[in-house]
Amino acid sequence: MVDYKSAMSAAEQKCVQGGIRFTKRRKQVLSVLIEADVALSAYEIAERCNADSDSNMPAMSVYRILDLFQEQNFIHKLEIANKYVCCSHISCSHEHNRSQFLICGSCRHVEEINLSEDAVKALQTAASAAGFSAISPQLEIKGRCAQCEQSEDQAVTS
Amino acid sequence: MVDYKSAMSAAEQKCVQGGIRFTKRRKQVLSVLIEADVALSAYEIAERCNADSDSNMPAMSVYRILDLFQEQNFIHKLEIANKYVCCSHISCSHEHNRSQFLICGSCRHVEEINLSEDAVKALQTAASAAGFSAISPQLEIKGRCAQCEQSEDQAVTS
DNA sequence: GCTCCAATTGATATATTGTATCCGTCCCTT
DNA sequence: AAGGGACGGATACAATATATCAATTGGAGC
Repeated sequence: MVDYKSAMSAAEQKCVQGGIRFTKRRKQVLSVLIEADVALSAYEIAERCNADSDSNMPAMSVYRILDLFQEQNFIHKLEIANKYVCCSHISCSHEHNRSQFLICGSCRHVEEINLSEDAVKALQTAASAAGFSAISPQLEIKGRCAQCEQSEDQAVTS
Repeated sequence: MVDYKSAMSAAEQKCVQGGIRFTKRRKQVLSVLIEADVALSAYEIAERCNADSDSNMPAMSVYRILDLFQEQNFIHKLEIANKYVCCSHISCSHEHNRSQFLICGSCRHVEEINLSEDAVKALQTAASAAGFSAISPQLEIKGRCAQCEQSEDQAVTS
């Protein structure tokens, strides 16, 4: 979970520093992503923006803003799920160039984790051996969260 | 690369064993995937089927057949790219329950690799620590292939 | 304060990927 | 040869994403 106030102010500050405006639209989108506890699709973000008020956020705007936020490292796109999450380090002042996600294949719950250096090195070594010079700083791993595992156990044994 | 003849005959055999027909449509789709050296989208598969002859392969059929092929472990869906590739072990008689892919973010070239047991264990350990009981047997890693790295170097230095 | 310019947003159209459904046909089994 | 299930045809539509051009807004400099 990301602290709302510190995340919003950090984002605002980074926008100012980058010569980018932190507009009403952009605040709306970031708010929704911070307050959501799960990854959201672009259209879900638009819906939530529009549920809150009489605003009319078109999906097109959401996509534009998401692109911007990705460039600014405010959010991550989970390509396996076609969904977007707030970066858990958005409030940090230092740079984060690596991020890894666990995505539950059942409930789509997302956990941002930190792999050990050794694990990342092992992946990089395997990639090099296959002729890939570099792996993406963002890694997505599909799995099954404990809660879904439990419900499935119950379903099977019932 | 997968050998065409052995892959097709292996697929046919496995279909027969599973009580499934290896129909003309299914042969077409598998042929296209074997002969392609890259991962293809469902619509690209349909196009290629239709380019070859006067056949009319609807996308709907492609999706149905791709679903079946995934169940039979003939192919893999790359969720990062929304594309499909022939399993490099389709002709093997033994079981393969793990597969890992390197996907070039630029040219979409795909390599199916084998991570070391240790690397997989490290990922599983990290996942367990984050409350995920299991990770998917299929892992997708985005990166940059040597060729694209080279072209980019040239572009930068020119 | 006013003007101009660039950034931002609005509006609309369209591409791409994927699913749902219902019906007809074909093939195997009996 | 008849019955039934597997398979494919056809159509509609949902979900995700991009392209494009016009309108607006919000500052920087005057």
